[in-house]
Amino acid sequence: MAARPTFCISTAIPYANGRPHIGHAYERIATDAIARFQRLDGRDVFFVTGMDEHGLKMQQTAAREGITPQELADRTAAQFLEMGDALNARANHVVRTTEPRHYAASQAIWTKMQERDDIYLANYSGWYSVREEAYFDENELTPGHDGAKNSPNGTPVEWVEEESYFFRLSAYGDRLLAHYEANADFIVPDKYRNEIVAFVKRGLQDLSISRTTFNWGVPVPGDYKHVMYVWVDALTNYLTACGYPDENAPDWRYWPANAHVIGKDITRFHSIYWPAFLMSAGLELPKQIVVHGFLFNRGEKMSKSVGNVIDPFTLASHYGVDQMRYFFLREVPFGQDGNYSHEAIVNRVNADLANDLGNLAQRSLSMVAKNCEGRAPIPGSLTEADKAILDQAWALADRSRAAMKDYALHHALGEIWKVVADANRYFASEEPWAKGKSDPERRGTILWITAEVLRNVAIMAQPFIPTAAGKLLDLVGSANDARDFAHVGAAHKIEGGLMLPAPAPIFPRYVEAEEGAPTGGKAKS
RNA sequence: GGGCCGGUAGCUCAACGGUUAGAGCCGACCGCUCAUAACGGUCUGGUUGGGGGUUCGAUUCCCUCCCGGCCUACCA
Repeated sequence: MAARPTFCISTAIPYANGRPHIGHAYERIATDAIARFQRLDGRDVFFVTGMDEHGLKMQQTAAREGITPQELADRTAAQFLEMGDALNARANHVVRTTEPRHYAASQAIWTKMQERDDIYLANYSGWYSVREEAYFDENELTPGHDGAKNSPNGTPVEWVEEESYFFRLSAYGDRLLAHYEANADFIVPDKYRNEIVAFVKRGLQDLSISRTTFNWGVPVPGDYKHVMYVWVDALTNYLTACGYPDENAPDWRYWPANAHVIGKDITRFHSIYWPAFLMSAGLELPKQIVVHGFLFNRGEKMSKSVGNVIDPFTLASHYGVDQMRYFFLREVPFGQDGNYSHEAIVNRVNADLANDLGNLAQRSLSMVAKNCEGRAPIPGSLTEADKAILDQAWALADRSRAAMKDYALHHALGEIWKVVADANRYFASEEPWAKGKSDPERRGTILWITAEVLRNVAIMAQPFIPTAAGKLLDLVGSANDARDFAHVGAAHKIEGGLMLPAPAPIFPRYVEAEEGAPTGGKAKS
């Protein structure tokens, strides 16, 4: 069996402390779309996600709820699994950091780094705010009552000393900079690369990577009073997924990952710590860190106090899964922050999906059903206009690839919908409905061309709106094994005479309901 | 405070320093009737956040201020 090129892609692993929110959903949808795109483009795709289930906060939250940390982790993991299904964005592989195999992987990379003499034991000390659970630099502190010191946010701090293992991050600055230099697209988009380069150039401090103050974590090999502190544990999930430390594992061929898709807040951990750990352990680095922005509800960061927290499950069921996927991937330029609101979703979904694409399919295919005995017409000779729209549709694979190369998902969708818009113009100006008596053959040609354009559009839309695109492919008679990007183009055009199923609407129009607006907008009655 | 990024039409975004700053959506009008009241066409809409500067010419480069976001060593 000829080996297809592999493509390994991951989401960040959500902290198992809380329910899935819109940000998790967005990241999962985007990553799923990229994974599907690559799969349809012929790659052997490994789509990894996971759960970060360790740490003090897990212990605290569990204690507050009267359950064990493991029970909390199980509950949250089930919710995220459900989210994957609800978004039609299920990963191939889920790594939970409480799994024994993940302990093995984390301890293995730790040991490798230790053998490299990059880990040492020392005292971690500093000004610690119990309330904020964070350390602060001396020069950040502000004076408090009675000569005490406060954090920049005004909470009291105390001097704490704790034995901790450290990673020699300070030794990796030059090598990291050299890597960024040699791999210009290691961090995309560029603005995040700039940020990271500037940060590294200022000099790196060694990193505290263990704790003795709690025990809900991966034990440090050979010193079990320490547990690993966040990042060694969490980042290593990507290796665990590929079978590490067993480099003969079947999935090890997927490493190094092609893309770690992450939110902009954790860029540093993925583009500084993680490569440094991997260099230290003698492992290959991921090809790219792909950074996306944040989502805002009506311009406001979602927060419990503002009361604009939207449950992704609600969004998906209210607007539809494909509709939700389409909105976020089209409306938000990938890599930038984005906004969502009830009105924006309804506008976008009705205009692009129901009206432009859905209605084009419906009007053209129902003409085929009524006038052509339900068979794909046999095209006659082609006019310049015919050729122009066909060429556009057939070029979609290349154009989309170009956009996706830079993870510009919104541009890929823009290219596809540009063809949809032109197809509507084509259809309107050719007036097939007026040709019934005068020139039925010409009518057939127009309808065939429209169907063929729809076929290509649907193939390319699959990564983004998989269910609806699949339905559309059904309607244009596309065989199940003829739906990958290799089938975009003239070589696989619809055969004249092919029996087509009865057309049915693909996208319902969103009609305002009384209760409407789960995103906090006002429903019009 | 420091670092990075953003601010362009009501909304979401474009615009190697170079004609009159563009596109989609929304809105108004016209056309069409195959279609999910959908589609097509025309039009309205701008002190490019403010103020300085460089230049023959600035949305673009520089300075400064204002606003917003992320990071500043555990929330996408």
